[in-house]
Amino acid sequence: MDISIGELSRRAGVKVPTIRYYEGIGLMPETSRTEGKQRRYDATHVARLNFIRHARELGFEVEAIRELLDMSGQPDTSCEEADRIARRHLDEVDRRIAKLEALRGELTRMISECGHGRVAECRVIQVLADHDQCAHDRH
Amino acid sequence: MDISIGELSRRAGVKVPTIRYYEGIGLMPETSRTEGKQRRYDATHVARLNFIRHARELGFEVEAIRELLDMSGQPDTSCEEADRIARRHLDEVDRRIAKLEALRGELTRMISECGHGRVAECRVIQVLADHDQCAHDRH
DNA sequence: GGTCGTGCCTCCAGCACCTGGAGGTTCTAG
DNA sequence: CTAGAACCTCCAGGTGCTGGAGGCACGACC
Repeated sequence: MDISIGELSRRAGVKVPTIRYYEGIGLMPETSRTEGKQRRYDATHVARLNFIRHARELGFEVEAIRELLDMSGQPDTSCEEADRIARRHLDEVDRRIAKLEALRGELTRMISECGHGRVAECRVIQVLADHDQCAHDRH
Repeated sequence: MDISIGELSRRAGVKVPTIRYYEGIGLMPETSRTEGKQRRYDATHVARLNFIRHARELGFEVEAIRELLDMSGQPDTSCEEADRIARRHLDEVDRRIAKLEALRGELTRMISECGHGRVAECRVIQVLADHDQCAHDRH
């Protein structure tokens, strides 16, 4: 195969500047070029970029993806590390969900208590303004 | 009152460089200075910064906070706009939660199916590598 | 083989929201 | 008066891209 960066972009669903950015940070390898300096890719690059895209969609950080890619290149080693990375990330996702649920609760309450009158009585504004105690208590 | 930036930082729970940053982007006003050019604040600044911090904790974007601050300065106008901003943000939070829940499902499945053997059979790596079809189907 | 249009190249600036360091000045307690 | 903490400005960096400017390459068609 002999794929241009635009074609790779289409096949993997990743924008062209993003591919170049991934090359810059070492997630994608520097690849062979045409005489006119244009990048040429093959099927292995499509697979790698798909791997990266999917990991990003799952919210893995670039550092974690780097490690996962290294691992997938060593199929005979233990996958303990991959498991650890995934669990760590799951914990992080759980934390984010918990935090957002709490926000959602507060926002919902704020909105439902808003009497739709003047700003002076607006619950939304009040909650934001009056949080001195709460915030200090929790720290 | 006659508060230094460090004292303001402690009272509002916002780091000193962040306060200066907020001044730079216009969330906090430029304030009076001592002869030696050091910033001096009063109770209204503490309240304003608390408002900002709490709004940030609730995930409001800086632009939204700017609007909310403007509103809280006009207590006799309708709070319709505040309500709208809060609802818009709630929708956004709902979207983020939904997305994270989906991720959580996929991550949990991935981890539970991992046989803890070699990378070659690792479900975590496989899921990331084999998503060509899925991804293309959805587009 | 010339030309046209699209796609590619590099470089750099910007987004959101801070964070921290360097190098220098000011405040304040003892 | 002096020591040291806290302040000042300016600027670079971090995360993960994104897009524009200005210029060259590719390939299809005539």
